[in-house]
Amino acid sequence: MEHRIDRIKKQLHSQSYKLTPQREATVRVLLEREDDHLSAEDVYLLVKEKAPEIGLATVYRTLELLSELKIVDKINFGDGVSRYDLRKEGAKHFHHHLVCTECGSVEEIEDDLLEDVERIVQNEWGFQVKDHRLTFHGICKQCQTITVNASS
Amino acid sequence: MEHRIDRIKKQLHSQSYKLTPQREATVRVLLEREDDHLSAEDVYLLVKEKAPEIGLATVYRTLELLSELKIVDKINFGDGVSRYDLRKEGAKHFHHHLVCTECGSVEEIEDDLLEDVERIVQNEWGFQVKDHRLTFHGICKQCQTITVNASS
DNA sequence: TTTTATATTTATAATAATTATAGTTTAAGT
DNA sequence: ACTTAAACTATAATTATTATAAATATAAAA
Repeated sequence: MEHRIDRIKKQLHSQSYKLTPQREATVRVLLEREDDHLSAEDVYLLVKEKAPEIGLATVYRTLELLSELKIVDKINFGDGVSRYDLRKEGAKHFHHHLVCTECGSVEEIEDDLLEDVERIVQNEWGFQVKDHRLTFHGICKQCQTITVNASS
Repeated sequence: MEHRIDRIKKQLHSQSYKLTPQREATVRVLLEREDDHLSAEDVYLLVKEKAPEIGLATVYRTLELLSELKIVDKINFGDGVSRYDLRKEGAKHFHHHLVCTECGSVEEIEDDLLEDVERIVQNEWGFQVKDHRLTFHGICKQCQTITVNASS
């Protein structure tokens, strides 16, 4: 973890931003909950445990900054809140999501499934792809078995 | 257009909803601006031209209802507003979007580019896909040429 | 046609998420 | 230590969306 914090620190410094204690605490929360998809409010509450004096606005600003630097990605699953998702280190593309409409769980897919599709978009539409957002809505493995059991 | 309104009317009736004048006016706006990606506020302002007495809440409720019936899709391009996008008649899947980070334009792709990917998700992750959201961020054809010209 | 019950609407208030502001603190560079 | 700019806290303001109450419209039953 320290290693990643160090790298993020350097990324900030390279754009002449500082890694303040508040920012560091925020990053630590994101690292600790890497698989989750926290809202700004969620992050705020968790950061408060480490740094009780932090303000909500600071969390918003920090998340915004981390977004700009492509350290986190801001996503929206349609429930009215933005969620913040740490990019895997060195990941070239933003990972995909599987959102279960039954239980609300969110699974991540790291594999880049869009290489072919992006090539098509590039060639046939002349659109120069820089990034993407891909989310599938459906029923997760677990809920499928539950449904089967319940109906038997 | 009348034909499509009629079909939507039937869809509503089949779930025992009514096509009130306000709802019809809203649907007409969506049909007239089929290629746009209007926010609730946008729709409200346009509907007001046809039916000045309509309230904003009614527009929200109507759009919500149309979403449930899968007549429109609610999308979010990350700018804090939900946008509503009419499904093409008979379309099985939700179309994809190309959002230009330079000029903000939004292009639609009707082709289903995700058949293979969905198969993989289904087979390898055991996730039963019901719907998807795919948006590419990048530079549209037009902005690419402008950029080239500007820098020459 | 009148009555009745229900769905829907308007107008407005409330809520929730996010952003802006003012004054204070912190930290880096001289 | 001194100066300057960045960043912070606390709070107010804004924006998008949802909920509520009273009024209206609509379809079905009498």
